[in-house]
Amino acid sequence: MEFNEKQLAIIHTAEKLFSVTGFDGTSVRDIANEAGINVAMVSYYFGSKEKLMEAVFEHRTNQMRIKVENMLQNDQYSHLDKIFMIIDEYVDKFVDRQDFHKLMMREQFNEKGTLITDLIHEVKLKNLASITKLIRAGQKSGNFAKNIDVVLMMATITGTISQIINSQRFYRETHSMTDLPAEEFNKHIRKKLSTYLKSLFKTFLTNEA
Amino acid sequence: MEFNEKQLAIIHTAEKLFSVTGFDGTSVRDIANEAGINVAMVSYYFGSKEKLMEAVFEHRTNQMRIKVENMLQNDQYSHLDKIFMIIDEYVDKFVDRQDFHKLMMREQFNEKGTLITDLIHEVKLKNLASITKLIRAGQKSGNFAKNIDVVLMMATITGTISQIINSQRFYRETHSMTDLPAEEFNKHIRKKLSTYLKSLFKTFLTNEA
Amino acid sequence: MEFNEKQLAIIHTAEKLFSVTGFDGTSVRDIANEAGINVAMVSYYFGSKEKLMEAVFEHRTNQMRIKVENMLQNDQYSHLDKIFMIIDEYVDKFVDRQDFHKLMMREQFNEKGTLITDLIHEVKLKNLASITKLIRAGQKSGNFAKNIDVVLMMATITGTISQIINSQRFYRETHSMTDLPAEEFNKHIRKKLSTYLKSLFKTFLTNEA
Amino acid sequence: MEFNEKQLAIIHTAEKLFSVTGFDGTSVRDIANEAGINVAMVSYYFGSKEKLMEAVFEHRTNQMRIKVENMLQNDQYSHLDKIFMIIDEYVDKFVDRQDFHKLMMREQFNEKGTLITDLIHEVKLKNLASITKLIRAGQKSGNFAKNIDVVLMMATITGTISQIINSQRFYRETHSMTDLPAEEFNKHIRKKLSTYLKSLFKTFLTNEA
DNA sequence: CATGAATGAGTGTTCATTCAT
DNA sequence: TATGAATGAACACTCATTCAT
Repeated sequence: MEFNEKQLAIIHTAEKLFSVTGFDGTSVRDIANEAGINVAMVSYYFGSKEKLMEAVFEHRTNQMRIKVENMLQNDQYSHLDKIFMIIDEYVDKFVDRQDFHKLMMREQFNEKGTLITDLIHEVKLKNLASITKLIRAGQKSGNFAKNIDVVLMMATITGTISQIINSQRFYRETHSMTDLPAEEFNKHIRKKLSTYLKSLFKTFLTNEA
Repeated sequence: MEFNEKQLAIIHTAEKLFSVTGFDGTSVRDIANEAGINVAMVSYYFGSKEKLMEAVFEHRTNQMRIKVENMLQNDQYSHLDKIFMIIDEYVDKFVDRQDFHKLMMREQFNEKGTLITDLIHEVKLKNLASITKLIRAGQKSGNFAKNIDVVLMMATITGTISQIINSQRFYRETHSMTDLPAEEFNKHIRKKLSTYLKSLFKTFLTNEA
Repeated sequence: MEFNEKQLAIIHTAEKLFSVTGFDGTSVRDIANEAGINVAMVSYYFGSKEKLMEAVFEHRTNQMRIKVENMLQNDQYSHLDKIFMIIDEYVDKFVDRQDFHKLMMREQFNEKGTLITDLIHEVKLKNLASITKLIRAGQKSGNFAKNIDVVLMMATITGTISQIINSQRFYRETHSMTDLPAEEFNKHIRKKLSTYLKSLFKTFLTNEA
Repeated sequence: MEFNEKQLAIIHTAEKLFSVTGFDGTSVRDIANEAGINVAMVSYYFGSKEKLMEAVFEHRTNQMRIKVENMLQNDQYSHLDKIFMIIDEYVDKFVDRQDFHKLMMREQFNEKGTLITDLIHEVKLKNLASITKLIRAGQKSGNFAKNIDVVLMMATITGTISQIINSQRFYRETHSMTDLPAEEFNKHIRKKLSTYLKSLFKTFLTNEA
């Protein structure tokens, strides 16, 4: 699906507003005003508000999928290093696209199987498959412990990052970073999360339970 | 604040619907219909939809706070055991009050400081203080590693549980539990999360980083 | 119609609130709160909000009627003096019962023939008859000019007083009396209106047009 | 502020209904039905019911202000003639825009300083200044009596006209004009009020008190 | 005799969407 | 292709009133 410039402007605005005020809390007029376009454009371009939401996800879907294809076959890295690279990729994705990931976390909670939840589901399944493959390889080679539930692992990685990024205020206040500019905070938290998650999983994966 | 039977019925219905469709996505009429009461009752009893939301939180606030007071002074348990007990308490709270915790996770994402976000914030601060105290004690006695960021730990515990419980569908499908009755699933996931998180933090806390 | 103490309390509160915020702008709850009684009491005692309004008018109806019966037969006073006494009575009534008269002026504007407009109409007719009788007598004795429209005269008397009393702010501000206590202002305006209206009608009534 | 045709239709309908049933007594739905438009149009065009009210006043504001600028400098007319012209202007305004002036009289009674009461206040102040200027000139040239309170004069002019026009039923019934068509009644009352008020003030202004 | 609880109808307003141009 | 105008449905909330006690 290709989007023209105006459509992209709408998508980006919607992504931001949806993440801040939620889908129901954001009116089409809000989006139109913020994007500097006519209200009717949303229906005109996307058909409906809901379809716009789907477009937002469609547009960012690639960024949800961790890229491991090349990595997996590269013998240059140890299995643990590859896990670390995956962690970094998750951290980077969340930090770089905070709006979208907040939105995704929110939508993920919706139970009824909408197109969006299906989309999220699908990507998670793919990511799960990639990581599982890697974990199994590590186990086979004796580097990783047995009995690792990769779904739980993924939950920890995304859950931890999401908690920190999306309710950032708590982290900032408890670390005296209330007024730290976004850019500097992002730099800091990227490093912090990366180090923490790696250390967390290093011992977990490599030690016998 | 004491609530009568009818008020509690409204609060429980609201808690459920808010958790499923979100605050903005749930209309007062939805709540009234589901609870079998007149629309006007919400305003009558709580003043407004927002006040009802606050009542939901007020009613469940205790369940957000982990109880560690007695535990901390009990010399019967090791520091690690105490951490394990905290993990179990978090797991139990989330599993027992899934609706409320989903709701809380949702609200936590709202940036603007409403009464509710403040309430959540406050409880998190108290929980943080309790856990920090315990961690520091463990470090002092040489059982725990240094350089532990308790805020990150909390994020991992709540984030992991939240991910699993709130987007349950993914876990169930990947574990062939699609149609498992709620009760049995809860029993299973309680054990699973408890074991996993304990094993995750055991190695992390006790090993040198 | 007799009213008990509680009913009178409601009537007086209603009179005040209706005069300030209008009939539609005043809720039964407002009246109940202000009067310190239960909301249901209004319906209980008066049947409905509208009936309460009627009770307010019923209760004050006597005060709308100018009393001229004795005066007319008293030969001690000149015809003009009697007119002056009528003017003073109007002024006194309006100043003493500002709330009620503001309310009456408001209701008078309603076109559809409610019980209240009928009541006002009736009193005005009686007052008109009394004054007409006096004017005719004055004309017969040669003291008053011919061609006097008594309805216009009444309109001038009540209209002038109403304008001054009911949009008091304008008079006060243009006469540097913004913060003058009500009691002092009433004393002042009573004298002022009395003198003015007498002087206005003296020349008008006695001179040939 | 310019209003398009549809906006004017709404304003005129609102003016009429507000004057008959009052602001609080008129629902936006009433206006929409009467004007043959959708309920949402009121908010769409004016923002709110209250803003619509303001628009009504804004639209008619000019008609509240008596125009005396040119007149005052014209030496062709005597001071009394000029007063007479002012009287005629007030009579004409009230007769021509009965709905609006009834509405204005109603609003004038509201105590709290809304935008509208402020607007009325302001116009009254301007009118007062114009008339005062004229009266003072007449006094200086010896034509008018001293000690004339112009505020009271204005109250008499507007109060008298308002009483007659706004509770028209009383005048019509006492003058056997119950079923006289509006147009003919207006013609009659215009003449009547004009003659009456002129005669009333002629003697009052020119005689020594 | 008095009232707290409850309700259906109605309030002003906002909404996503449609449509003529 | 793009939009201002318009709309019906839904929104949270308030209302006067009723009724069981």
